[in-house]
Amino acid sequence: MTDKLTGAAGREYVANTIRQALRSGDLVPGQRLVELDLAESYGATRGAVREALQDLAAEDIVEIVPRRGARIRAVSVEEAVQITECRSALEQLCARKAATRADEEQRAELRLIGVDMRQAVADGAWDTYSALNQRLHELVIEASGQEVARRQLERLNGPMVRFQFRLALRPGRPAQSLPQHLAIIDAVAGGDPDAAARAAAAHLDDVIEQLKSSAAQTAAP
Amino acid sequence: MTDKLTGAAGREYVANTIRQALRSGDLVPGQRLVELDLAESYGATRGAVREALQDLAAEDIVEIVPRRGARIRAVSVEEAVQITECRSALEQLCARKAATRADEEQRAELRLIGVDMRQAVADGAWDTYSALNQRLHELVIEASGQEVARRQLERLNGPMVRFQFRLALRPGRPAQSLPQHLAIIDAVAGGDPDAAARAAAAHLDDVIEQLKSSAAQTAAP
DNA sequence: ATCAACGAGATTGTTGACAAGATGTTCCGA
DNA sequence: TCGGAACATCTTGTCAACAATCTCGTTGAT
Repeated sequence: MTDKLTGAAGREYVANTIRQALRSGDLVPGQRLVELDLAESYGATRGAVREALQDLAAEDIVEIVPRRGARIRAVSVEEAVQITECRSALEQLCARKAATRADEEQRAELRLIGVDMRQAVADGAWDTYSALNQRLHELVIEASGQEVARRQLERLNGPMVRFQFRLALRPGRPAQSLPQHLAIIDAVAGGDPDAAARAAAAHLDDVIEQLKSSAAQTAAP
Repeated sequence: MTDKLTGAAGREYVANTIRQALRSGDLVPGQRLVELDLAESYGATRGAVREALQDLAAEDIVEIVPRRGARIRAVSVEEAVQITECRSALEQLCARKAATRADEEQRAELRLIGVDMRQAVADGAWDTYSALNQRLHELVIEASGQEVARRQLERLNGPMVRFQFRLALRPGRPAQSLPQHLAIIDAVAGGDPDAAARAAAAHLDDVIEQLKSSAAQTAAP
């Protein structure tokens, strides 16, 4: 039997495990997170769990109400729209800077992602497409050199996993987003800052539309 | 003698007091924050202080290195520029939305702030001008209804207080920023979203210029 | 004079037990 | 049957002491 995880190590481990569980759907919004339960199932001390929950609360992933414990925070559609608007503002900034600052290696990887994305959509390889999508956004942010924006965007994504999940499942979604992603790639790799910002904005405006229509769909009886 | 502040109450009190001390210059970047010292001088328990420091670390105001304690984080000019770029992106979003969503009361207060600002600059009332400036930014964000952006902007401002301080002191600064502020007011109150975003961007681009030139000034021998 | 090893004191990290609040259950009276 | 008072249980919050680690000044050898 291994020792209990404690302090910094356990804190990070517990937080990561909960984030993971949220992505995989093992934890659903509203679910209670009892300190002792988590401590036992993850083999950590209660102290480590408490600290991990504080971290997750700072990321707006869980909600802690005094004397009543922590639960996974539910994100309303309205809030998801606002989060995506902020993402749009920050990703426009990153795309614009990336267009001028990216080095040749980064531009080459961007173009390669474009090629692979076309292929993935043609093949119906949704998992591959999703991974490429994520790498594309990462790479644009990385190439921009905007560390502050990178941290902000990471934070914004935390509570959104559930929505991204629902959206990616919609039929025909990859075919719709592919040209938008290609436009971002062309503009950034081609070194056109204004076009890059416009392409990023167009893409995220479309995500917002999807979110809103998913709200209407959910509300229907 | 009152009881020691404990838990949630003490935590918030200590965090606020440190934020305040930073604004007023009582704490300088790099300064160590020893838990027991803070506990005694603020009349709180060490536990409350620890939690407050965690909160401040989540806001990037202090830096905690394991086993070595917390210190006020220093913000480089480069990072200040990046922070301001993010502020620019988010405030453009808010200004744009505020231009269409502000109600009549809010537009009236905006116009009033414009009048008062002119007067403050004419009178050389720098404190008044600074307060109006802060209220202007608050009001635009409030009128936008963008709660997520509001929280992000709050976070971004935390580590910046020192720089704002240095900037506001530069001679002729209010006269320079006044027309920019008036342009924001006109566009938002007048209901022109694109002009509002442009005005906000122009204002923050100018702040970035000031930051960069202040770097050059500091570097000079 | 420089440097490494050492140790005392200072400071943070961790633990386990207890206090206190919230939640759920039972049981009594109307 | 319903309402609610009293009780039992679950869960989080707090504390004080202890353990682990770091800092810094001292000493002694080269």
